[in-house]
Amino acid sequence: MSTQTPKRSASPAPLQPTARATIADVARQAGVSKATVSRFLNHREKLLTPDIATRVEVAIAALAYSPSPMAQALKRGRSRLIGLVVADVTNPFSVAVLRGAEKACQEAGYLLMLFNLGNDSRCEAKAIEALTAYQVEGLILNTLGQDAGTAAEAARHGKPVVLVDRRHQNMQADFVSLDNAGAVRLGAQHLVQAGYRELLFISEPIREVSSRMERAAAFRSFVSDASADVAGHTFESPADDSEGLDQALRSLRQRAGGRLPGVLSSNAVVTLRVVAAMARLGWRLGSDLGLVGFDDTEWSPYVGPGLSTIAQPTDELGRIAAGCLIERLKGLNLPPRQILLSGKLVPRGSSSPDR
Amino acid sequence: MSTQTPKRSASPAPLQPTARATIADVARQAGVSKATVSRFLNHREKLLTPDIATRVEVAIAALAYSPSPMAQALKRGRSRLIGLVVADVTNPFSVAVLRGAEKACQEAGYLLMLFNLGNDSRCEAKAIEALTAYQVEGLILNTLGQDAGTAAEAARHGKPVVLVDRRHQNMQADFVSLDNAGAVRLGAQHLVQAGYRELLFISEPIREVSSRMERAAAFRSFVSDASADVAGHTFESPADDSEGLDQALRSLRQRAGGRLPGVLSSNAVVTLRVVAAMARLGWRLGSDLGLVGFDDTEWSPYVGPGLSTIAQPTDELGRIAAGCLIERLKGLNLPPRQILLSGKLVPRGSSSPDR
DNA sequence: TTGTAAGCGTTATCAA
DNA sequence: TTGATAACGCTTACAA
Repeated sequence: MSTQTPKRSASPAPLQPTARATIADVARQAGVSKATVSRFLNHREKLLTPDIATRVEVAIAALAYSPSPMAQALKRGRSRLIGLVVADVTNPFSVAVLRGAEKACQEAGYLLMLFNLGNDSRCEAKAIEALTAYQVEGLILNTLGQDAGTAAEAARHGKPVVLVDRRHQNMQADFVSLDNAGAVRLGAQHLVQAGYRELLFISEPIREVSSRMERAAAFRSFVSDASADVAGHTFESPADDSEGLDQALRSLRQRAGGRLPGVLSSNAVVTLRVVAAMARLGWRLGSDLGLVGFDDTEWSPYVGPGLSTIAQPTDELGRIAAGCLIERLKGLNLPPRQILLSGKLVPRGSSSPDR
Repeated sequence: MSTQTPKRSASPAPLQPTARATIADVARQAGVSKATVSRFLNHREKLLTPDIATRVEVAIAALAYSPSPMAQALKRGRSRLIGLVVADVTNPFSVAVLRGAEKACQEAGYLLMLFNLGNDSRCEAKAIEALTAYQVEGLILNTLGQDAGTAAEAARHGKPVVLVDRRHQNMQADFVSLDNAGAVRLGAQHLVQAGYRELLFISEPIREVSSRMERAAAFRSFVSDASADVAGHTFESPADDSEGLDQALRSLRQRAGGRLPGVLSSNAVVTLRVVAAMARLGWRLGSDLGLVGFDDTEWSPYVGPGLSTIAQPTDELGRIAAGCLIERLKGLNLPPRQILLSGKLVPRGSSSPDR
């Protein structure tokens, strides 16, 4: 009847570990050619005799057939896969982005292939490599962005890329991020208005990471624009140097003299370090030192007198990032966009001097 | 020379968006057949004339060729892909498992396809469906486990499955989890030894979730085995009912009379709820109420007087889960295993009456 | 030891 | 409108 050789018996109710039905199975069951089944699937209503259409439909239902995305990918070059590279799944920010992105992808019918760098930027190239090998149609990158060549690599493969939170030098790609400058101003302004005058911006070691650089720069420019009685410095705090942090805080308080010292911390991890230092020093948040930190977390309200934070629209960031990518996949062809979302100040006890 | 038609010109240094080199490209470049290249890749040293081998090797390097996993999957039926279904990426426990699993997979050369349920158990079947469609070789499931049929579905596809933290009824699969009974005992015992006598176990609504049931049962049996002056109840706290939680805590204290009341909370989310309630009630952790919570987090030390916790070896759990799966994929054929890891008590101020 | 050719599950281009 | 057939990039009998 057809040259296509039967491979599996078309037993109706398979009980044991059974392979998925293929398009050939469906074709046989419906008494048509594979091409017809494929047409039914892809071009639906066009070019199909009602009779044949229903026969195919029935066969598909009977065999619980669904096409193999692998085979489709091989043939069409489109895999319905999106690669997500995350600097560190442990970082709540990354997770939030992940969540938003995953949701958007799911809704658009894409599946996510995940690669976690574990903060090891040397994996960056490997990650992109592995992901593109699997024919992902595009990449969402939340990486250190240090290895300039790697993302370019992806672009060279002609795949759309969207960068989240961290820019890559010379990268032609959509970029989705918090409005760092605005957010820093929001936090610093709040500290000043609350009465803190001697400020310190504490960041993880900046190391060319774009978001860290932007925040530090914004802080400096805030200080230089502020009224004369406001002073400010910046400090980079490595993970393993609590001694250095303590020292920095002591100096801060010394510089402050009679005025109130305030800290702006660049993310939740640093915030926690500052909180730990406060405990070591025996100081109290709010009265001895004002604190506003980037990233609002579910535990922020319950640490000390409540931590004042700058909340990032993390979910939004992830969703928009995925959205940008999906638009590109649908054929949108614009020059690289830059989408900046505003942070929101959440004032709590840690920036209230009279507690 | 061969019947295989040339497709791309073998230009040495492609600059524009360029397709990956294929095995045919390599074959042509090396002047051998595709089969030879394939053999070089898969059987390495065997059956290969040194001369030819180096020619192939050079060609591969020159073209930066790496085989398409998609095509390999199609041919071999092995995709080097592992599916991970997570109940809720927002849950720190899930994230930790994710992290451990991802690492183990990476090391074993597998890539992770992620599906997040967002706590919607109705997606469970869809998730497994989508993942198996992509020929994942196995599944790691950290789901609600309510939908009995879904995992069985996977098993029917003949794919190995490992369950993390939550069992499924009637599921023949490896199971990796905290030793809930032991962990509950650890926490409850600690409360009792610290002097708390009237105990309350607070859980999210249990709803047939196996880990919640096990913890509640273990708590009850601890209480009934304990000395006569120790009493205990359990309470299920839904997300939106802070009033009910406050009431439960007031009742607890009432029951306690002159004795000290203590709470054992079933995870970090609940712990945070209890902390919030304490703030509302104006009670102090430790002195007014003892608290030990499941899940040690990076913020546990800094909430109130420090939260006493039962730390789960989350990384370990994820790694072992992935490990189990990979063993199965390598052909291990044992009856379903059950791997229980011990929790570790981390005592802090919240379970110290004299603070 | 190497090459030829078939086939994995699709889709697309032809004829019919 | 439908069907045969040739790819997609790879692996693997089977021939040579």
